[in-house]
Amino acid sequence: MVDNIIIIEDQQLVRDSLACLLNGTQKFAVTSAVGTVAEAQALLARPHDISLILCDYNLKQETAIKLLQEQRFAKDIPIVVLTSVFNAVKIQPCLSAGARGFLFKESSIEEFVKGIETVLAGGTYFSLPETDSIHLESHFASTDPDIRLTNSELETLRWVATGMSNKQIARTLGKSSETIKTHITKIFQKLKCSNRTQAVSKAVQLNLIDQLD
Amino acid sequence: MVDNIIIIEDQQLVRDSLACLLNGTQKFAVTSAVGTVAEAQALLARPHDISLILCDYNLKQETAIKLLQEQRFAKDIPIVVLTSVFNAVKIQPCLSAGARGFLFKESSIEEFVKGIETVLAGGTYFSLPETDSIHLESHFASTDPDIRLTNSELETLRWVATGMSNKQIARTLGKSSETIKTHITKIFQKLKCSNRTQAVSKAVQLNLIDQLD
DNA sequence: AGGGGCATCACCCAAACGGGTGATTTTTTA
DNA sequence: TAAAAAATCACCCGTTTGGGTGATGCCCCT
Repeated sequence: MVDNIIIIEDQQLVRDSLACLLNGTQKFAVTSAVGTVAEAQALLARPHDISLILCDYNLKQETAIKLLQEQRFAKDIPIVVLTSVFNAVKIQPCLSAGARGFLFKESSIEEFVKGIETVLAGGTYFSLPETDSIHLESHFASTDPDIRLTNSELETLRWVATGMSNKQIARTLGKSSETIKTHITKIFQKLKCSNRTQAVSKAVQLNLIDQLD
Repeated sequence: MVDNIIIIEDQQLVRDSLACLLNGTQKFAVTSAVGTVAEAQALLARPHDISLILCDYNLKQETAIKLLQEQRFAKDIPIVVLTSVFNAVKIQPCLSAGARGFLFKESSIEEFVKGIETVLAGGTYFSLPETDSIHLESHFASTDPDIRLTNSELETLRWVATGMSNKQIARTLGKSSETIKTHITKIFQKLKCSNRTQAVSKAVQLNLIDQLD
């Protein structure tokens, strides 16, 4: 009997491809592949025999952290987070939230399978690029655990990312430009930076705002 | 006899998964899956019977456009470009460079297979999200065909993206901050924008600078 | 030889930005 | 319900930006 896995990944093609790959190994069975955390939770709410959840870090409007936080208090199905690029800023919150594994899309099939097998066997698996592993501790040290922007701040930040001036943002949101300034000042403090370019850059990294498109 | 396809995609896991998926259809055979344009060209340089090239738009240090430009003057193997998100700014140059198809990672397997089959049959296939297809022409209209930044401009832009001020950039590059200003003004003109946040955003979209990490 | 693009720097000036301090009201949370 | 956090706006002030104009030297290409 093979273990059942579900995949959460927003890009359909990648999602189905990964399912194909995993099913092809004969070691696991991907029973479902969905695009959002909500869909996954709907599946988990019903009776099932899922042994592991493979979740992409960057989902459309959310991150794997959402799943981790909500799942932590439910059944203890191990969650493995999949991400495109190595980024300590992203990893740290996943660790705190209880991720059992961390895998990269850059990795080989062998490592991928090995990671999943290890977690299924009750262990943890964090694949790390060799080049960075040495400096990992310092990476984590410089990482702030949880950056919580309020709704207003997030809304403001999204407009800042479009390149609008405070005055323009104020007009579109129907608020005083002094209010916008206050929000931005707060954002700088939380993101530990001192100008809008840095703020947008950090926000993209942290997945606080959508892609720049 | 099925058609041979090669895949160019920088993320190994995605690359191999796609190969698995395509091979599973029984309609095509993925003979090779590589991570860089150079590797692909090495393959094409030797005798082969490749009928189609599937190339991810965003490669590590390059884009599919590089392949298109160099391949245009070689054998006429059709090239299908694969991209994560719909972005007219990215599509247009691919079209000019002779891409025979455009597919999205958001699409379904059915559309994916259909696209490849169409191109193999000698046609062209450009999958477009319905929502945007209406406004597509205006999208293209607002797109400038080739943005050529000089080395100094590109160098400056990369530093601007880090959030440094003109004075700081000037110091690190050993130049007057007036020179930096001149470069930035030129960048704004070429990128059709009027502040550094927009410039960085556009540059990331156009793949003029690396990811913000 | 001359024109064009590139890189470099300078000056002016208005607008925008970022930091500091402080205040009021509403909402959330303990 | 009382305290804390969030949202709103205001004023001051020095720094930075972005636009305009102009100048010099360099190198490439015709």
